[in-house]
Amino acid sequence: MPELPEVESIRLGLEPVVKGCRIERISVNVPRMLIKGDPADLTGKYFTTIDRRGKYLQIMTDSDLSLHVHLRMSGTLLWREPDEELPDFARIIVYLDKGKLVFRDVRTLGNIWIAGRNFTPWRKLGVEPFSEDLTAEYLKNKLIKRSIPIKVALLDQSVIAGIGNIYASEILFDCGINPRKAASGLSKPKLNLIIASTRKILSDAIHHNGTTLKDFRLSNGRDGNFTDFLRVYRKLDVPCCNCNTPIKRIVQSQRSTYFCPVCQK
DNA sequence: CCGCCAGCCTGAAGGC
DNA sequence: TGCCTTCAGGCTGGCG
Repeated sequence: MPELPEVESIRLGLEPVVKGCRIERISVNVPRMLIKGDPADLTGKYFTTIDRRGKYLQIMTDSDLSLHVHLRMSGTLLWREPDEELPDFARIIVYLDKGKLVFRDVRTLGNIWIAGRNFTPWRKLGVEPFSEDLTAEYLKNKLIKRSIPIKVALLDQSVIAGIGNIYASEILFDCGINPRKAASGLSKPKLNLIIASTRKILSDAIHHNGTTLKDFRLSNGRDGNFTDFLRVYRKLDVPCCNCNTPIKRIVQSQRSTYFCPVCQK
């Protein structure tokens, strides 16, 4: 579910709410979602800021320990006032002095880690989309020996961190590149187009609080609004907004890809 | 090292 | 109504 814009929208909404809250206790209702650490170690600590790296969140405390979160497919973080009831599918609840931070996750694929500030739950993440380190030169070197299509490369978190299945299709439509094009064969000008579209689509999506298809909610319970601005994702047979050609769906690496066969040659 | 694919889970939706 | 299949925003581990 949540890709970079959704995770960033959660971060922006949640940070001012949880900052300064004291952790009373943590209830882990689905034990396998906790990968590392002991929740009891966070008791008495205060939340400070929230960082994001790719699709990972790190909720910092006034100690060295942090709460690291990955929402996977159907997770979200919700805020509840002390007198408010828990939502359905509340898998992990952080009871705070001023309210509750709830990890809601229908499919229970999400994970948390309780570990030091410098702990990284990811194996390897590529550059951030908005970092100046993301250049055509960087992509060229990363993709030179890859036989995969560009759509699959955009999903590879060790290339660029944060792009998921919705935005990979939207980005390639925006820059008019066919998702089946070999990643290694793209010229630097084409790579620069991809970089520009990546930044444009992701920042627009953040501006609209992300995309809600099914499970995603902002921390205040509301839906993301970028859903209304999707141009190809889940638009099978819908006329292309540029040329009226029906949007096509193909499967790449076991995931759906949507594109316009005319605009994306 | 690279690419492929099953597996992890639950619930909604569609076909019969 | 109910049963079965398919599909879903992500990532890991094992295999060739």
